[in-house]
Amino acid sequence: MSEPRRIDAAERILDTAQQLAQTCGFNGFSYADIALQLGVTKASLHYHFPSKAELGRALIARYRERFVEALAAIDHRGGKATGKLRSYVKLYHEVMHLDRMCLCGMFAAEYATLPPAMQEELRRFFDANELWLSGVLERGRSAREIAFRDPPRERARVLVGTLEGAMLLARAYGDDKRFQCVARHLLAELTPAPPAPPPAASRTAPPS
Amino acid sequence: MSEPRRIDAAERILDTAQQLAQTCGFNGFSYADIALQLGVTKASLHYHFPSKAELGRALIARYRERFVEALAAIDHRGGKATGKLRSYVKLYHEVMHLDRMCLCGMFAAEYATLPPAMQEELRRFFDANELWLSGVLERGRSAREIAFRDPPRERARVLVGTLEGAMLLARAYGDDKRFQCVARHLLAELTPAPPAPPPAASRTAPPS
DNA sequence: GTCTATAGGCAGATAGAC
DNA sequence: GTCTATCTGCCTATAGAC
Repeated sequence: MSEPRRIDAAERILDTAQQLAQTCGFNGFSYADIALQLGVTKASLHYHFPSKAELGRALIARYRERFVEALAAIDHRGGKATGKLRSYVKLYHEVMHLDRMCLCGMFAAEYATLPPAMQEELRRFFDANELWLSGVLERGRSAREIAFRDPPRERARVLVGTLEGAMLLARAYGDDKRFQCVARHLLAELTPAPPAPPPAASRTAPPS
Repeated sequence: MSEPRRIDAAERILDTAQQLAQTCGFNGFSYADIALQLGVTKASLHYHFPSKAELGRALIARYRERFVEALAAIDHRGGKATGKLRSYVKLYHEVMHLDRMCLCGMFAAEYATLPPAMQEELRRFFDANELWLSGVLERGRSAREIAFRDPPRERARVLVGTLEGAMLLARAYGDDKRFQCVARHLLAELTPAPPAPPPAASRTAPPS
């Protein structure tokens, strides 16, 4: 009762700004756009977020926090590395299914024009992603659930980069399949032989 | 002599606009930025490109034409599919090495805010890329120079998406290695066993 | 073709009433 | 906290002299 988790004004502003940013980019929307969509004035937005730079920083911070929470939830559910990676890909797919780009992928494109505070926050997002993925990959390989040769950190970067790129193009073509096709390929790559057990691993056989 | 291929004003404008667009995005630069860099006035830019939409369209068109020419040059040099793919990746790497994003990858992020003429031109760029890659992949597989299971068209999309995404992140981190690491992985994937000739193609053997 | 000058609009941001 | 009113500056674009 005392904290009814009511959606306060700042949250509603962030919601609208995020949707606009994911669609149009940080340089592609204005306070006027948010105000119009919320039915308030530009001045009231400045009360909550004095500058657009501060609004942008808050956008990334919240996005990252929510993402990290989602990753913790995946861990909490347990299961194999393959399942976790599938869940990870699903996070991206859900975003894209709303005809949006990943907020941070979008901002990465505009990186050079962003205020320094936003640039730092942005890197924190990708760092968190890589860290989580590295862990899943490494433990999954140890448990023989997945297979790959390169260092987990590098492979994590391949995954993030590939998913962001796939979203970028899928959205431009308005075609979910372009994303799914890449995502499927990415997961299949890590599980060399799902039905038939041993393909033909002669000298690359892992130590028993 | 009659056509000394002098760099006319329109070309110089496009050069500057392209560099700005690849760094800041279409919504991230203005006529004033171009004018300042070239030492001319904004008004003179409008003589060559009446509207920014027309400038943007011309930017993509020229970028695509040059890219297609580069692909034709790769074909003309001949060689194996692996070499052609390496050359293709090199085209991306050269762009990134100038601390720029691929013009069309950048515009893909801003897709929703672009004038229709630019959206169409943009898709033509990616279509041309996919078409060329599909051909190289298909012929390379027939010649046993590379190996992959999915349809060539799909694999072409994986390549384009992955390279664009890798550029996006590498540029945000100002780190070439992030791109190279993904690129290396992408090529290695297509050549499963470089030293040992036949991996173990039993039932997936192509007709002789 | 390039210039000066300027139009008309929208951007982010602030002051002060309620 | 939200409003009206306003400021300043930059944006794309145009008119017309040279």
